[in-house]
Amino acid sequence: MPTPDRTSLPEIVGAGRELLELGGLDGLTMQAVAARVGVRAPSLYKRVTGREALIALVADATLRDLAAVVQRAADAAGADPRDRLRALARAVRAFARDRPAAFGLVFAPGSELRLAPERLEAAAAPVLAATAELAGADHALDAARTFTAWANGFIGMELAGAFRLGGDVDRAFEFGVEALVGAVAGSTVAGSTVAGSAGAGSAGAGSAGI
Amino acid sequence: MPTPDRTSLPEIVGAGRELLELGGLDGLTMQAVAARVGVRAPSLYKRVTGREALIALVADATLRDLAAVVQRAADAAGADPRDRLRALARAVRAFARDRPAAFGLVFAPGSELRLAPERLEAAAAPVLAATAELAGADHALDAARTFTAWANGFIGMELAGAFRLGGDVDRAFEFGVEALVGAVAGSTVAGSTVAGSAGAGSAGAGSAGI
DNA sequence: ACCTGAACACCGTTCAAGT
DNA sequence: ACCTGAACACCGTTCAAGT
Repeated sequence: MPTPDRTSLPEIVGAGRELLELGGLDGLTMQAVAARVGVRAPSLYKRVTGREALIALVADATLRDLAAVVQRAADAAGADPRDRLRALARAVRAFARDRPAAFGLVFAPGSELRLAPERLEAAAAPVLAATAELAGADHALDAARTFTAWANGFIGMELAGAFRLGGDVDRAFEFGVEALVGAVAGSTVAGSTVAGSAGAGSAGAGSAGI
Repeated sequence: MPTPDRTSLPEIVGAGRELLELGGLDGLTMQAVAARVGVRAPSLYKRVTGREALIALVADATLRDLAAVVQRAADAAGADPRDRLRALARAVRAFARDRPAAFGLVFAPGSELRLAPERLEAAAAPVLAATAELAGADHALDAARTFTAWANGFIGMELAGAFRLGGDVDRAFEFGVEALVGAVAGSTVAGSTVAGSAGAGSAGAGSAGI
């Protein structure tokens, strides 16, 4: 009769997520994960290819949560696409504040993570739906990229403590929300008339995207 | 008669910058730096406190270069603040493409870097000057933060290969530039009338900021 | 004064040996 | 089948010893 397994993949990923928030990526060591799940480091390799794969699983779980949060926020915001965009931006910001290290991992500029395309699409879908309504199908993708770039950029800078010139950061965020909502709604955009071609995609590695 | 020094701090920082672009932060090891400057790893500690300090020096040098690039782009763009913003965004994007790893380091969401305030101000000054003209003193800081967040976010996502839904990324960039220039110019911003107070600043650690 | 080899405390990862 | 200790190849960093 075989003894019951002493740990599991979900437990390992969970330990990784906790350690990530506690001590950053440096704190996410195989030994620390192993200790947290009550096992020795070599045993982890029964369920995970290695540290990089574990980090990818942590990122995937984070992105899955983010997609759910974002979907819920959009649903709760009602029919007005402007309100949905505002709600999306605020929901992502709250998510990032709640799990800063995980957010930083998923949206890190240099990471070589291969996030699952279906997760990316799930996270991006609500923004795209809103911008399609506001900017029209031709500009939906450009508008979604503009809005997402601003939101991710703002939140990333805020997490990094990059707003150091004083002023009210909450006010700057709301200013940005309104500026982007207005801009994406097209009233000030000197829109080109190029059709929004959805090509093959460059399929590069990278962080959460659209 | 003492023998001449076999290396120097600038040489070490230069080696660090090269290694960063060649192999990312993981490739920036003390041993690799030492080998590149023709010395053994322990000797580096004569000129640098440790690896983290070296990384901070690399980031500082990068930010210094970026500030110079940005200043030059603004100067060359002429008197129209809209043109200056367009030129700034494109200059930062070109800089990031030229040195992606260094850009990622300086603008990483989670980094614990303590960039020098004077470098940050130098890098931010041209944007602030342009937004002050476009949005007025009351909204200059909010507008600069909005524009910078979008630019950093877009470039970071592009570097990470995060635009995977097809379409033309260059077109998305230009769409974003025009959207932000228009938004920052205030035509669509439902501006609050709160005065732009430049308070003490939260003085947190973090990446390049404004 | 600068440089070095040796050493220490960590990593990630592999693997033969245990149960 | 899962787990482990021991080992290996790396790290960053310290320090006594060399010149």
